[in-house]
Amino acid sequence: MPQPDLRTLSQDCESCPIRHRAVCARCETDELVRLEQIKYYRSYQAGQTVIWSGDRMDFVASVVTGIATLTQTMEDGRRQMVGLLLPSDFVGRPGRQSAAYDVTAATDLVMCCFRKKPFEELMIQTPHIAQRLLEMTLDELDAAREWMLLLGRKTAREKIASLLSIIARRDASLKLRSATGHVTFDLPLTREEMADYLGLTLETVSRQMSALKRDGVIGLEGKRHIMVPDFDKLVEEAGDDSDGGFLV
Amino acid sequence: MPQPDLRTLSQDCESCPIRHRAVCARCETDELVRLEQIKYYRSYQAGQTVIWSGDRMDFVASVVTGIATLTQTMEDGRRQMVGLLLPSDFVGRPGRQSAAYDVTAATDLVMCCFRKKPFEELMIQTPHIAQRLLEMTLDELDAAREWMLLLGRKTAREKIASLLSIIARRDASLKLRSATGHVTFDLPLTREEMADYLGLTLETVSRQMSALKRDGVIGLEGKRHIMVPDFDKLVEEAGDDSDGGFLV
DNA sequence: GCACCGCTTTGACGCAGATCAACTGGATTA
DNA sequence: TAATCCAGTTGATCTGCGTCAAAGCGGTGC
Repeated sequence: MPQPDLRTLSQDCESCPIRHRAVCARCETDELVRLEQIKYYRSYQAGQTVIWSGDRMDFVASVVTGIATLTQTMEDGRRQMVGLLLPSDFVGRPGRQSAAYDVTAATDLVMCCFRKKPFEELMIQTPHIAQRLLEMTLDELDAAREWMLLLGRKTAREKIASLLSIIARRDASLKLRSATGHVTFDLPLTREEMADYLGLTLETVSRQMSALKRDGVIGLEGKRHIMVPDFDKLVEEAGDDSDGGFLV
Repeated sequence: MPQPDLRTLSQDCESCPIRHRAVCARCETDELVRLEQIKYYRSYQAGQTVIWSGDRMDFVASVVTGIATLTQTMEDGRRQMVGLLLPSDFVGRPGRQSAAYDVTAATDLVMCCFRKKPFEELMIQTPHIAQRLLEMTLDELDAAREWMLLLGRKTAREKIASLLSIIARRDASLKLRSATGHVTFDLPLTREEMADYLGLTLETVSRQMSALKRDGVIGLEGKRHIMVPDFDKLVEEAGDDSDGGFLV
């Protein structure tokens, strides 16, 4: 299994794919220079654990490419995913010494890391970073609350449709398209990971995927490639208010 | 039903009960003066709606006394509470024009409001406010994620025990005690509100309360007054990692 | 005093999703 | 070519919680 090749990634912030969405989005050129001095890249392969809950964590980071998951585990093994980290998302909390969740690479992953201490100092000096981090944290809080509605009140079918439409939207936004009409994308998660995200078992996920396929809401090619003939239909199945998705 | 009496509340920030926990916690005296110029108090009685989701919201606010709830509602009426706002908690989002959730007074409520525009300007000038807001938002995000685990993976009994232990802890912290051994407190929520918070029906809430009472985990005096003979036992029923509650 | 109202409790029953278990199909290894 | 493995599918059965319905209980007004 190939390591994501760091050499193909520019080390230069100006040409970074997440330059305008990540925690550095609002930085001026001179501020970027200072960030550049304390940053380093790390790559992980799919399935690898980035950090365990409770472990000492002396860096914070942005996801550059790939997808990571945040999960909580109970003593008896019940697991709940509490976050899905996409390119430009931020990992870690300034002012906290140890990780609160398990962080795992769902796909091959490249992260742009900052040692925590210098990052915290820089944050005090450059309000642009703190401002952007506040904005991103508020967005995550909104997303978490939307997820609470899903976990507490939606049916298994609605949960699956919700997850698929979120992934489809994000995928479209990465490709600079809008999610309407006919849409196709690859699932970055296994059935078990989907179950962990949705508060279901993997069997129920599988059954509901089959049901959505049988009903013509989605098509499956292999296990991971999804075709959606009518995106609005999928959104309707998700049971969301029709406004949903104003958050990119 | 009496309106909370604003006249008994000092208008003076220095003697405010939430001075050292709210969004203003880190402000210096001169910064407080500026906040004081743009603040005003509003009170609501129990059951009253503070704002509806989607409504234009031209203020942000801190809860001074009482408890408010944040809820989301689906078109068909399914409801999920996504936040419980306690004294010092912050309502509203700088940079957003309309409310994302319904905000309701669960008890009589007093809020310290700031018109949004001046508050946003002040936030740019005083990093102390933005810093504190970031810290509070990160705490809320952690709480939301803990709630995701509860909603996705806990049994009805564990959900009830979790909610009771959270309320007991908070109540103890307001009274400047620690939650250990024998503990008593009042429930600020109806059975239906508890159900909305826990992703259950009110009947299930009622049944599980009765079961916990039957098993001697809690005692009930009237409908709202809870006695917990052994707090550790309650926490055990909640199914949390034993470390739980490091967040005050 | 009684009727009414909102909140709560309790019971009977049904169902969505969990659990347990067998099987499939593609990829990897020998 | 078979052996193994792992993710996924499907089936049979079980159960925790939801749904529907009735009744209790404390407070308020007449």
